[in-house]
Amino acid sequence: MNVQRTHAAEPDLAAVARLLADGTRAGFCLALLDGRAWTVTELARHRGVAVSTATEHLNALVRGGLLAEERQGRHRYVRLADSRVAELIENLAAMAPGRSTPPRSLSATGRRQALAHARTCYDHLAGTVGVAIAEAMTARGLLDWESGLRLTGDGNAWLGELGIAVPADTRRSAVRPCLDWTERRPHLAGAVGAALCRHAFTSGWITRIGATRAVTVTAAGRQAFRHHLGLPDDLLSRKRE
Amino acid sequence: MNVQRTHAAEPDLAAVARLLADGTRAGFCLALLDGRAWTVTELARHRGVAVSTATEHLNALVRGGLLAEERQGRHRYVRLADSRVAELIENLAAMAPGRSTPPRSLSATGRRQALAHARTCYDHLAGTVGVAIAEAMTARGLLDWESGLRLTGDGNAWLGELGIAVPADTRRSAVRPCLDWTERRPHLAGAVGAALCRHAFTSGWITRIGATRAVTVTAAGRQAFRHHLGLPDDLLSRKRE
DNA sequence: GTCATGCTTCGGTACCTGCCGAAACGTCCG
DNA sequence: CGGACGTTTCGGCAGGTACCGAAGCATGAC
Repeated sequence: MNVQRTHAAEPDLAAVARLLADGTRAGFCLALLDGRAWTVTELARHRGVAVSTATEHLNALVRGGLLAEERQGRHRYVRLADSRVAELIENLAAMAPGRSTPPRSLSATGRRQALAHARTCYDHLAGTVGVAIAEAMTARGLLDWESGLRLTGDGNAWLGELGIAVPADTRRSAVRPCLDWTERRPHLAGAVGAALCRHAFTSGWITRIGATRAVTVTAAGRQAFRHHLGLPDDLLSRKRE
Repeated sequence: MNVQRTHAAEPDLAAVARLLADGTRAGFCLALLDGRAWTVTELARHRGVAVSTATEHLNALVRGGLLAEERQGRHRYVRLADSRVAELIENLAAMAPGRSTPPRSLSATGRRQALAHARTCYDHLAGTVGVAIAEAMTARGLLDWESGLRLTGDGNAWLGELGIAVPADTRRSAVRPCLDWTERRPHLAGAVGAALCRHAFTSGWITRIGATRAVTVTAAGRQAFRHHLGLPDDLLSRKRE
């Protein structure tokens, strides 16, 4: 009873969309774009809703296949199910109208600036820095945008020099453009984008700002990005105006 | 008043998703995936809702930027706004769970089979035939799936031999995989996929079945696909079991 | 054991939205 | 002009759902 009347041969598009059609659930997914696992309570506080409400939303998202969960003791960790879901959310966000309301509080402004400068996007780098990296790699002939994005032979060699191993995943494409919703220009996603981001963390080139998705480029990072990609220092350090 | 409370720096994902979260609106979009412009009344009948209801849904979709409209006299034609919207809908559909209910009526079965065999998907070819074309092109070295889909030099030459001109659109990638929701394997989208489909129509290789998205491969088409791609005849003509 | 913590379940309320039919508004045609 | 047709607007109804607080249930700490 009460089964949604659907045309036989068509996929149930609406069922998936309905999961993201609520502001709170969408906010959860955007938060989870940082690629980490969050607890129910963390997400509830993040959006300012009761924990019970968050539980119900997360149930729906897990049941719908968008989120994966992991239970540890009395904690329930949720994360995006896979990179396909992350891509879907990115695409949807890119389709949304620009900033809806200008930020009100000063702290919100600062938070916004930090995110716009450099942040993680699911498992790779985004923001001004992320876009700059992608463009520098293109300028140096490591990436080729001719008829679809592709890693060149030089690009492969470059990864090897840096000691970055890219796991061979047949399901996931090596390089993929991801539209930045602050820069409106693409940055580098895909297996290579993820490996590069992981390498930057483990090498101490970047560090997270608190528990947010925003990251800072360290002194070591500035040197590395200058040396390996020719990126200027002032672009990598956050401007204060 | 009643403005959705949204976090300052985040795009309004939910607003876009909400447009597709309704079965009727989603059905409209799936119908519009054939790339043609439909009238309000046609869409209303297609989904079995009152015309007034369809009007309201279409208003929302146009206001949200998913659909574009064109007024001609007392008719209002709507179509998908651009290929980015088509891609988004395809991705969402690919995420949806498989067939929900088995087809009931015989005519529905026939319609489903015809669609599964060969159909247009926005502006390119899908279904068994669409997938076969993509795979044959890969086998012949016209497409390269290594680290993202790419058109090879041979592929470019092949298009030239056929007299297919691909409009240079910097915003749209030349070749793009599009996951087929009947075959569960990718077929060829992007500017090349569209140009190839257009060429197939104008050369009389394929024709539409009535006013649906389903297409038939003509005798001329069978010969062309055999000659240019080595596709066997029996794969191109619809099986009747 | 007892207590704190994280999560879930369960009513109940308020709101939103999809739907329709009727009436009004255009445009085209005879 | 008048009638047909495609579309839009407007109440009003019905169903769905996001939200909360309170109570219950685990797990881990003491």
